[in-house]
Amino acid sequence: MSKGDLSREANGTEARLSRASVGRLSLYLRRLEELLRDGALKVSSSQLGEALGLTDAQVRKDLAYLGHLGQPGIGYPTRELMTAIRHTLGVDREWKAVLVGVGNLARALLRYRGFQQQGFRIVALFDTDPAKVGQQIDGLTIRARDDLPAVVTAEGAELGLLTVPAEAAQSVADVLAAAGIRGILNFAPTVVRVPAGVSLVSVDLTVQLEQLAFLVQLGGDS
Amino acid sequence: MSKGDLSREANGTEARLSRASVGRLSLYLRRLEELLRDGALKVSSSQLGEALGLTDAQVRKDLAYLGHLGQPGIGYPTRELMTAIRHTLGVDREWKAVLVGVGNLARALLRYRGFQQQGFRIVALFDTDPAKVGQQIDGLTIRARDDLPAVVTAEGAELGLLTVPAEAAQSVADVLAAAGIRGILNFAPTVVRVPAGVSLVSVDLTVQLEQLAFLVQLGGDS
DNA sequence: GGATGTGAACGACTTCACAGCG
DNA sequence: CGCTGTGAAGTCGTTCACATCC
Repeated sequence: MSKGDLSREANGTEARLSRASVGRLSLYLRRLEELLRDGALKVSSSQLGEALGLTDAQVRKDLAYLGHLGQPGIGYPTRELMTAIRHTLGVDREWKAVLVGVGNLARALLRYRGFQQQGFRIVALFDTDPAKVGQQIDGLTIRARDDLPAVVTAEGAELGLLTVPAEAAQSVADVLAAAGIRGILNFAPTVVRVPAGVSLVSVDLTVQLEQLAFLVQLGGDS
Repeated sequence: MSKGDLSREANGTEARLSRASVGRLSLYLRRLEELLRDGALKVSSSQLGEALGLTDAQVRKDLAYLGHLGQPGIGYPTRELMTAIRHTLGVDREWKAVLVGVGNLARALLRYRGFQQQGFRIVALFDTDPAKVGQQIDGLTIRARDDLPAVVTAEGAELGLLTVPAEAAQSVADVLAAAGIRGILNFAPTVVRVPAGVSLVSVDLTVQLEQLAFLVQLGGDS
């Protein structure tokens, strides 16, 4: 399997989703929720693309991956499309996550409603600071990091949210991987490596802010 | 100028930096800081790429944009390379930013040391909640959103950090743009549009988390 | 007519491979 | 000899354009 593409099945039908396409599926899903709220039972590729700044062709290419849901001359059935996207993204079920490193960012993630709404549930908090261990936040007790493997197993958590300082990120990632975690969302401003079989998505605020500085300096339109 | 590339100058020498390249420059810079701390006065493209999971060719292509800094047979001079990257990214000066929407995420950003270190300084806070207006955080008073245009002008702020709920994001972005802000870092989980002349970078946590769910569901290596 | 699905053209980004310089 | 800089090749993603179907 080559680097940037993600094949769907082992069978013959070649079907791929680039990282960028997956990101757009999330955006489509969100937009569809709005459109459905407005009573739109059918939706066209141009309607969907419009608000997101995408061409209709782009939208159709992305949605083609889901199968033949579109009806020529009509558009896509809103509900079915949402179901298909949810299934493809894997958000038609609950995901349990543990959160390591309880600072302000962690609190922000804990209180962020969007996560629960999409089926993500934080089931445990960890920190190394003895002053924090034992404290309660939103009904969860902060635990010592040594308890991590046992808790991950007991709770059946599959995802890890990494909000520790950069220096600690790699070692915590290693612990999470060893504990059987299958995906890590890393917020530490450092490159983290994970073993095969574990997925990684990084949100690097420093990089994003520098990106913005560059664009502004360029005098950019976007 | 086509969509995904950003030309350096109007003159003949074709020189471009994709968004991805700019992101990698940030990573190089960070890695170089480490290497310099370890006493490395020269650095090779393979050394730099190794820790970041990039090929040496990729690194050289990115660095070629900065000019001919590399010395065949030797590598790149660490300090000069850092200076050049900082200059290109626009982080060799101070950027003043205002922060709109004072929740937990805002607090996390305020306390994040990496920002100050890279020359980003938050000079004002805004919120609509009357209970919050007037409060002090880290020496800054939370102001009413109506004061935004005047404060942006008075302080000479160029960047806006947008940590408001999704429903409010677009209208606040409009206000920021009208106030003369030149770049917006948006954290609200919604697509925001900005006028030409204003740059936008978005950090959409929902999208990132769904990306992770997708990758894990795929049973992915990365 | 209106909108989809998709090969083909196009464009952007990455990797290869090697000439050339220190 | 090692490492850079860079054309050329290769790969990936987006846009175009149109046959197809409701």
